[in-house]
Amino acid sequence: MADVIAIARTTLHDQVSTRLRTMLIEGVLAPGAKLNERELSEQLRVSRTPLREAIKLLAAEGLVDLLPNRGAVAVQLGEADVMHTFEVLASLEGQSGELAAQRIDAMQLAELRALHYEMLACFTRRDLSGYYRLNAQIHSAINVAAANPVLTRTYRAINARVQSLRFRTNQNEAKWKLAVKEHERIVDALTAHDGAALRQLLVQHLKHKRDTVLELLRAGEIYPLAKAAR
Amino acid sequence: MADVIAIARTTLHDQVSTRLRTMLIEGVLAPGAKLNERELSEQLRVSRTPLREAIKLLAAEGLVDLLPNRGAVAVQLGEADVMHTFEVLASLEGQSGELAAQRIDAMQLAELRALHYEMLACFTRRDLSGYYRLNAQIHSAINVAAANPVLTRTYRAINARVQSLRFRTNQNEAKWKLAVKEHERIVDALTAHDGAALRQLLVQHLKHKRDTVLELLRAGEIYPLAKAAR
DNA sequence: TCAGCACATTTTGCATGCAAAATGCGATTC
DNA sequence: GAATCGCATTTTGCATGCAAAATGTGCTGA
Repeated sequence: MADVIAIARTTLHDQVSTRLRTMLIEGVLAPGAKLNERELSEQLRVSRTPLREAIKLLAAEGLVDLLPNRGAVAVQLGEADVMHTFEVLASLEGQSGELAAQRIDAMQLAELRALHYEMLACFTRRDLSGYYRLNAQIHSAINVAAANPVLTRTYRAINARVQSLRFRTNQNEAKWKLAVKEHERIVDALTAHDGAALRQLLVQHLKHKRDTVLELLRAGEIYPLAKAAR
Repeated sequence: MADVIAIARTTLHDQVSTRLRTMLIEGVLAPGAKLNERELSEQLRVSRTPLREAIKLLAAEGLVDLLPNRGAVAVQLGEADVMHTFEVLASLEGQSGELAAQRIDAMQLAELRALHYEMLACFTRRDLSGYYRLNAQIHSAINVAAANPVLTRTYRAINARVQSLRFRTNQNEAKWKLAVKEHERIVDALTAHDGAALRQLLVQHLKHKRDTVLELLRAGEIYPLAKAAR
């Protein structure tokens, strides 16, 4: 009765939204940029209908702003937006950690440790892109261990909004070291199944990330212009 | 430069999504029901294009499931889904309360007190619908006091998913009394600007609501059939 | 009687067309 | 020379049309 393998049959607007999402996160569509329907539909080789449906989806996720009769614009977060977003992220990630500490099983924990060591390897080699990849995997693994799909989905959606900013932050050595040390403690807390501690650690971890992003934002290294009409 | 009053010019797909959302929440579109495009477009007097755009929006909010080539279906939450959703809601509302306790000002507090008394009036009169309305207003006011639009938006979106269930729960007298008592404490915590206490209270408050919903769900009073293929 | 299959109908998904709003541009006026 | 108005172009929003997938139905055969 249960479908053995869900056939990877996908709709066009779904592909388009995925594609657009990565374009937004990677900054191909820069914050503040207008999403011209005709241009994008030609570029992605689809008609405007599925494109528009995809844009509506991204609007619901908060990745683009919809201006009535004037189309969609890639969101450009101001300082306040960043603060607010990280506040929510911290709450969600804290919850995720607390649940994960309670619910993680031995195998998941082992896998997480393995990822952690791989990350240490990247750190030792100063392989930043590998580090980022593993970092994301670890946080994703924690989310999975929390065993709450609604939480995971929500976190992913909110996280996407600041991902485009994080994407541009190049850690300095001191911050990087601190982050690694924090990860160390995170793994310890998970091992001890200490939910409260893990929550605290993750919240702190995110606070640091937030500060990094804010610094760059204030330094104008992310957007040329500080703010857009909202 | 700043637009004095944003003209209430609205797009069709926006109106449609709002309309559909209330239909879903109020159960006019029952959980598990198929959303027939032709039928709905005729009913709402719009063409299928804005309707489909609206449906995509609701899908992103998690109010409907999208089945490729088979249209959209109003979500039908199982026990696990309800648990997961309330877990996230509790986290968000807790955060909201903690922030609100820190950030609420005298005027907002006064207004909240007023709403609370109005709610007591409804309780005394056993005016359930008025009670619900004020209850929602109070929780909304807390959200506003938290002064984090991202949090508010996220909470609203997640809350909508279980709203259709709550809509059907008729409190029994004992539960109702308990809820009123909890509200009393909530107002106290806000007055004392005690964030930790408020967080705890709101989380507890939601746990009770969750249990109420789960009871009804288990009793089969919400859906005739317990589960649908997901 | 019931399973299985072919065919008709319905329904979704996408493309295109058309009207209204927005934007850009140049001419005109002061 | 600068600002403003009017017109042409572009762009968005919505409706409609068409093809493919899904669904329903009746028929055939055991």
